[in-house]
Amino acid sequence: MSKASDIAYATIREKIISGELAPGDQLREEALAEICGVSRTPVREAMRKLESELLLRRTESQRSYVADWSLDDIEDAFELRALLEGVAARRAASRIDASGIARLEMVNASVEKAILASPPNVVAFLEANREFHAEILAVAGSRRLEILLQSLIEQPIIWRTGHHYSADELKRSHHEHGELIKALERGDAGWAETIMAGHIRRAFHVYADAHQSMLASEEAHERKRA
Amino acid sequence: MSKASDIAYATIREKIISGELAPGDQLREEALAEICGVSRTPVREAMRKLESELLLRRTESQRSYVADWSLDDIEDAFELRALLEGVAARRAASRIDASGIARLEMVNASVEKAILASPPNVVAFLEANREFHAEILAVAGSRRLEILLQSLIEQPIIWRTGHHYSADELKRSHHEHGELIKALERGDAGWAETIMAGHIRRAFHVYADAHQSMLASEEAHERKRA
DNA sequence: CGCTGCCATATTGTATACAAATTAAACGAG
DNA sequence: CTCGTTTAATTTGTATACAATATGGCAGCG
Repeated sequence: MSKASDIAYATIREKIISGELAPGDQLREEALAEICGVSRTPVREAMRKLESELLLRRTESQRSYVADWSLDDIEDAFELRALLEGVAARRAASRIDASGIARLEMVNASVEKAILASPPNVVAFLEANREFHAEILAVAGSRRLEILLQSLIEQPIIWRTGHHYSADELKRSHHEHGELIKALERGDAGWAETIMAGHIRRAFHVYADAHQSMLASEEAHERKRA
Repeated sequence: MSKASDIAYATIREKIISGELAPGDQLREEALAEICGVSRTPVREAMRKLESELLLRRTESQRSYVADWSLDDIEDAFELRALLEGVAARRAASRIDASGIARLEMVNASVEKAILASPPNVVAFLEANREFHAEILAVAGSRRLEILLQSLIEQPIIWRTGHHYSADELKRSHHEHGELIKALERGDAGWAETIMAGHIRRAFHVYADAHQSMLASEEAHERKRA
């Protein structure tokens, strides 16, 4: 992971997610190369990957810009994610063994720990949450499913707004994880799929609410300036 | 499309699909560059793309080999494709307009034409079939869905065995397309989704049967040699 | 004025040279 | 003869130079 192209990928991605590179900004290979401290070659490679994840878009003349996602785009991504993670959960139900259950319970304990801290450790929560979903995906045992989901999970804007989670919402997530473990333990594929899909959909609505209030506050800001 | 990296991509892909590059074969950048008549740079780019489509795999030491798909892998791909193309059909049902319907009917007429030729023009059928599915995907209007499906459709091994379709199976495909158009015309999303998912699943079983008999004949061959 | 075509500049695409890493081979000790 | 170590080879990764292409401005003309 210390290879130049990985550095480039991580660096650019980070700057997009953090907002340092704002939606619509043009990304020039040479400038990014300078920023990342590597040459254009690995930067190009990283950009191709980011493009495939829709974090940046290229015009017909091959120039690249930071993607600006509409709420519709984001809903789209969440819907597909709900669908595919649901499939992952379904598959996991018939494949998981005792050690898998144990790992999930351990990870979910980390989730709880992050929540119960005061103030709640949102960063740790997000990380443990990611791990939980990754574990289920691994148990599902479909390389292809993993690849498809890779471009859907860990979305930029979602992470930026991760801190909008309320204490109740965090607790609810933890609880749903627990339900999911129960479903998997019993090998109830349908139940597992339902819970997972709902879990993701709920996450979307939490995001959408935060998004709306963000837009509202932005608008207020505009009005103030006018 | 005359860019070197596109040439490299098309050339390598073609050789994998045709079987000229057999599963397990190592792919060295320099050798491929020679074959494609371009330098290593665009070849590398093409290889990254092919890797993301699982047409080739890379070892932990970054060496690349032509992927060898098991029947399970293929079933996996078909299942995901059925799921996602089902979603595409569902979305299309509420978005399609008269001109979209007209286009689909035109394309499906091409499908019929290819089938009714004697002998049936399987290549033309596959092309028209591809176009039919692409049109629905376009109408579905989800860039993300398009990207996800891109890596699932037009799979190598499927195309190689495309000629195993019987006349009846070709007719059945055409008929299902017709049903799908009806469902879309009425805006019945559930029906459209069901038909599409079944359509893809049926295609898998056609493939699986061909695959089995292929294995059987290979085995017979082995026995003969022994 | 506004449009069109050309030129200067900026940006991406490709080739190649060199560096790093991995594999395969040669060699020697036990 | 086998195992382990070192060395040479092959192969991939990165940097850079150069080529091709697109953009933006400017001049000349309507």
